[in-house]
Amino acid sequence: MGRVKDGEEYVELVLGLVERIPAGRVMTYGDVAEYLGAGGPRQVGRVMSLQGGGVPWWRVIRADGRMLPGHEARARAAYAREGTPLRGEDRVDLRRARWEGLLPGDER
DNA sequence: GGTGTGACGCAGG
DNA sequence: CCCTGCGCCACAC
Repeated sequence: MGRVKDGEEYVELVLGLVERIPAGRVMTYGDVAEYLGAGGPRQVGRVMSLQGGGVPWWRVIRADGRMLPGHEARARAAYAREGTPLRGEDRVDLRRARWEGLLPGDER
């Protein structure tokens, strides 16, 4: 009962949120877990690696802004297409692209 | 039940 | 920029 979202439910939670991240913005694994109030960065990363293929996975990155090793070409193309602010070649400018989720104030 | 692993995060050196 | 250690937690063996 009192469990905290088991497998399937958690996956739906994560994917559902990732789908809502606006184009041109990103969230870190930790942000997703924190916003969901369940699981942690590693759980989010696990879900993304296993079931993230159907959602804009490039909008979920590590806290250092680094894009996914091995998927840089895809990610870079998506960022260019969405106008995501980058910093250097393989990093997203979190200062500007980080999305905190739907907050009681506004985004940005 | 112990051990290893990982699309993590952060502090240190 | 690199690497190491530690905390974290679900999962495979």
